[in-house]
Amino acid sequence: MCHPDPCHPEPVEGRHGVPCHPERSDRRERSRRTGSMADVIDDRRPSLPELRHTAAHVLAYAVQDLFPEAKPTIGPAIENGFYYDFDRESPFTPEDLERLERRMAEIVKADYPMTGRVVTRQEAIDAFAGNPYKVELARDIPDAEPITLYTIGEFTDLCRGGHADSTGAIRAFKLMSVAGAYWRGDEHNPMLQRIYGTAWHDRAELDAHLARLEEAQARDHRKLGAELDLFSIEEQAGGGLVFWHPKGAVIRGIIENFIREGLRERGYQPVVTPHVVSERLYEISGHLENFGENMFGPIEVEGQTFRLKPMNCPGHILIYESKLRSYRDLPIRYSEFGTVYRFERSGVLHGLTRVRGFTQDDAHLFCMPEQLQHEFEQTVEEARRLMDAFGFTDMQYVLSRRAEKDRTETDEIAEDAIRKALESNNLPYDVDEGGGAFYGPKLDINVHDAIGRSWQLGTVQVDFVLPARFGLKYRGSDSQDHRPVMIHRALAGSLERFFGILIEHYGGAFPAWLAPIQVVVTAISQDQNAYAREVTARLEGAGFRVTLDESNEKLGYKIRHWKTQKVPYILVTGKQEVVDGTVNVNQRGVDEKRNISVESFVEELRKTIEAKQ
RNA sequence: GCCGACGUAGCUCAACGGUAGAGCAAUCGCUUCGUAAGCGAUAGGUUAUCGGUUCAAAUCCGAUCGUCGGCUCCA
Repeated sequence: MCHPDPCHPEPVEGRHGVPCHPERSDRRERSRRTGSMADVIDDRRPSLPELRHTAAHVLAYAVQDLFPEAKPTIGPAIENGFYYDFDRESPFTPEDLERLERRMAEIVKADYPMTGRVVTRQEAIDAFAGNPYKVELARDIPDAEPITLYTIGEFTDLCRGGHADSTGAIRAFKLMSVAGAYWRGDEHNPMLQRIYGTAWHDRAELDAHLARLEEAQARDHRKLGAELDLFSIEEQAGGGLVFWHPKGAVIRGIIENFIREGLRERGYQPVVTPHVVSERLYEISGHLENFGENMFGPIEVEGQTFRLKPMNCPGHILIYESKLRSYRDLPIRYSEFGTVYRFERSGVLHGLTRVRGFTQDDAHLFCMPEQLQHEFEQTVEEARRLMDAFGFTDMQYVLSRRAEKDRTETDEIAEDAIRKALESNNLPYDVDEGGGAFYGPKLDINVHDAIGRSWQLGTVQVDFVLPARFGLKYRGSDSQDHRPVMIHRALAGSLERFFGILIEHYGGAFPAWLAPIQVVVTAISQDQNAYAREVTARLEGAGFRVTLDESNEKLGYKIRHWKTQKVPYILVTGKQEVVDGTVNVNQRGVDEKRNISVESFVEELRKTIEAKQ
């Protein structure tokens, strides 16, 4: 892939703002005005965004009381909660949060009604004379929009609206954390002190939310990565650089083989390109200009300047243009597990999902425009095969179109191809207007994991720009030169990121076909060790990943140890099993134990693995 | 990069100006055990690094490195 977003997408869940709905706000006001029956029904409990937005006001009220010097700025509802940014010399401490929480509880208990009124721009500016942020906001409100002030108790805020009727509606809330945040998200602006909170209709919802956070924490791939000895990031080596330990590398190998198999079946040709190439290549491709700040710095050797490869496409293009291509050769599909290095600011590095070096399951297709649809269909099909195998059954497609003003004739061709590819496979999709890359439309593939979080994995992008920059061509049936279209595609995205998501999806309990250790064999006492060794040898002979535990521990200890390692099968061999020539199967997630012959077990596990379970 | 919190044994944590300690893991014994922690012993640390304050620093101060939570939500 050639552009930054496909490889490091943010989880779709997370920090998305929830817009306020002015039309649904101020029910009490309307109710008072009209006094009709309908308003009794309308007097339902507030929506979560309304509730949370109100909680943000309550927080600001509490801050005004306890820290009068702090200037409130903005405080919207967000997914799962709300935040409010304040301008204040010193940051809020955890103790401050506790005090604020207590004050907020009083404000909630007092059940202040939320009252709003429309004011003129000048009135608003005067009302917040000491607060340049609010003044700036008041100045920026478009003329067409009403300017409104909302009051609870002794606290009035400039606000568009969209609240609960009164503060008493907030039945369950909690302040979560403090963070620095730039005014309007721009690092050139002053840094504000942000307080994050969460708010819910009742205690049970809040508790459920906190439980979800705990569940997510228990699945955190950074924690599991260490506990299960899958990978590490080494301080001595530098941030954002991943060391795959043997157990992680087993899983990576399985992922790679799976992808490789699909690529081979669909006519991709594997290629391999260098990690360090002349900077000149990235001048031609435009990466230096457009992507330079995400590239590692120049490397000088014998007067020549080299760069670490941030993307694989220029390399694949060089292979394409290494000889004359005929229309009969197209489409040409080059694939590579291409390792790329990108500079990410230290503060944004995160486990396996945001790194500085990673390997993409990358491929570039060179084709004629009329071949686009077919190639898209193939790609989407392959993506489904991949997601399915790795347990992501809930997929979502997003077609990102270029903004209307930038759209060109070729974009229409490409979009049309993407739509037809999806529609002919009966795949529903969302459209993101204006979300396309600057060089063309793209299709993003998202999945939901086991606890409902959404992640963007694959992307397929159409590119008319790079072929032009490199002057790519093929000889058509008319003996004239024509320009091919390129498709960039990565389905898993980056293997590091994919692995991280996979760890969280399975909570580290990988199905047998992926598990680094599929079977542990252990005897009850040392007397049966010889038999356990024999069983181990037979399982290894069958091609399974087996570990023999001959340690001098009680069975309960060994079971506990391997259970915490989330091994799918523990085979216990005691006196009885030696006599019968069987093994006792302790299967992860299955309460009953069974005694079966070694042959039966081999057969069973073989089938399980073949079924990719 | 910026704001904040935090870096003590492999891991989880204690000691919060006065001799660095526990549990787990590891190693070695004893135990030979039937499905999530047997018993004992041993070893393990320039308290992230560098500098400062002090009679004395893991502890206070500063810098550096690293980790973690945030930093496109717009009244």
